[in-house]
Amino acid sequence: MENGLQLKTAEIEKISHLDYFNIAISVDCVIFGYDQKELKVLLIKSDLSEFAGLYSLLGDLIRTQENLKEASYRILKERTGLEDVYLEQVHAFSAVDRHPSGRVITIAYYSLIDINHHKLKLSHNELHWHAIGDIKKLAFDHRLILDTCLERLRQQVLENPVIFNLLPEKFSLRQLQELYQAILGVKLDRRNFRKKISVKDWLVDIDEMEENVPHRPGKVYKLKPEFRKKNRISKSLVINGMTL
Amino acid sequence: MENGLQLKTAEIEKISHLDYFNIAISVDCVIFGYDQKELKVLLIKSDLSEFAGLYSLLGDLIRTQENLKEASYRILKERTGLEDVYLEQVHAFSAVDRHPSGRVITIAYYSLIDINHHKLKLSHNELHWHAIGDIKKLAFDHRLILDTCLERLRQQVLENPVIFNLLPEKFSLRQLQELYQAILGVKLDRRNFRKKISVKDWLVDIDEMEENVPHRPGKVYKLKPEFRKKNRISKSLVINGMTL
DNA sequence: AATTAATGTGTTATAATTACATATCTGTAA
DNA sequence: TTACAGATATGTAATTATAACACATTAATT
Repeated sequence: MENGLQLKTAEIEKISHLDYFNIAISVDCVIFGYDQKELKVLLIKSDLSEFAGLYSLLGDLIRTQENLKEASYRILKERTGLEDVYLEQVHAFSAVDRHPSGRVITIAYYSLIDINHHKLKLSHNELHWHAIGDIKKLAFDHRLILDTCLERLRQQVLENPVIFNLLPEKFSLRQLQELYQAILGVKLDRRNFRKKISVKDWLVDIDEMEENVPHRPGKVYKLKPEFRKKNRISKSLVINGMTL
Repeated sequence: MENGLQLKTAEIEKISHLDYFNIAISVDCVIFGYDQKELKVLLIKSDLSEFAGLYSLLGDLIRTQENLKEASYRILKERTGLEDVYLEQVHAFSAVDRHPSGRVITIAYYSLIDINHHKLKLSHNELHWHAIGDIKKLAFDHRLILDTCLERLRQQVLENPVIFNLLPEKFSLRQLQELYQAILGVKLDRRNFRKKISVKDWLVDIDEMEENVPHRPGKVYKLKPEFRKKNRISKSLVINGMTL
């Protein structure tokens, strides 16, 4: 919400002048995308003087008539133009001094989007994709929030077919494997990986091949519709001692 | 917090008369205990007329100078006398109409305590332990909160040695197995269970036996100190298709 | 002394995981 | 057109983990 706060200084004033209910509530969105074999996060340049030069997550204060998820969707829509994205609540961050302008408790969500499909209106904002490996310091406690969300994402992709929200509708097994590798930070054996995915029975072979790749094209697949969006799967895979 | 709210009607009034920052924040604690081979939850009789006769979780509004975990500890201490308990944040609940007296977002924590070791001051409050199987309707959205926390607890005990917070310092393998069964709602094979626990290497054999049991006494064990409180374990066990 | 009820322990069959190599196909560059 | 580079596609064997299962032993109770 931190950037939202910036834009609404009047309200912050109001908060800090109340003697009891002076805690504001925000949501912050960790928006993950995948491009160039790297997991990326959408960040905005912080406009708080305290955090000059640093990037922060997208967030805003909660409004009276909306719940947290609605607020997250609103922020995604307003700031990026995105709709219908995968969104999951992760954790509430509440350190008393986490916001320089006053007491703000924030609830973190992570979101998974297909960078290339969703056309973001990145230009007018100070929005940029950052590879997770390149991110050092962030404004507020956003580095902690990011790390927490990333940890949750890693856990999630090992249990549920949420990863497909990061890929285009049609994708090759190589793309899928590279994405798992980017998220988990490990190398996977190609034959074992394919066996596991095939056991999962998540994919339909649509009898098409990759195009415009600088090598022999592989088959492309779609996710079976019943696994679109969120889903619970009974049993997890295990790869290299990790439950996948 | 809902009962806390009750006691602070003045502040509620204040909230609802504000036009913008009129969202209150509370924590609610799902306090799990284990007794008589049953997983139990500590509940308090709701004093809201809207929920007459129903029980609710223990909660209270957040104060300006405390974070969410501190608030949870404060509530546990104030309402039950408990200190040094295992506590874990689970989820924020934010439905606009979840509280009849106004807009309140609550963050749920679950707590694990050894019922017989911690002497609760249950008497003066309307506090009672309820077996999870016996709980039907609860005040507010507390049934949803309870279910969410129980789900998280089930997930947690399959991955980390948090379950020992529910047991006395010394316990037998039978007690441990019965506790897993109570939490997970499954029957486990004794020999396989013992093998898995022994592979985990969580326990020390303190060379003592059960006493005052109406049958052949079993050995009692302690948790190795390095696994006390929270802990991450590299690999999970799997029992009956469930990762244990 | 007999009975009851729980402890303590090991093997076998099945399933899952890991490590690993070769033939094939396509695009690109000579 | 040919050779080369780089990726696809595929299966087996060794190891490890899991699930199912039975019997002798111990202590308390009658």
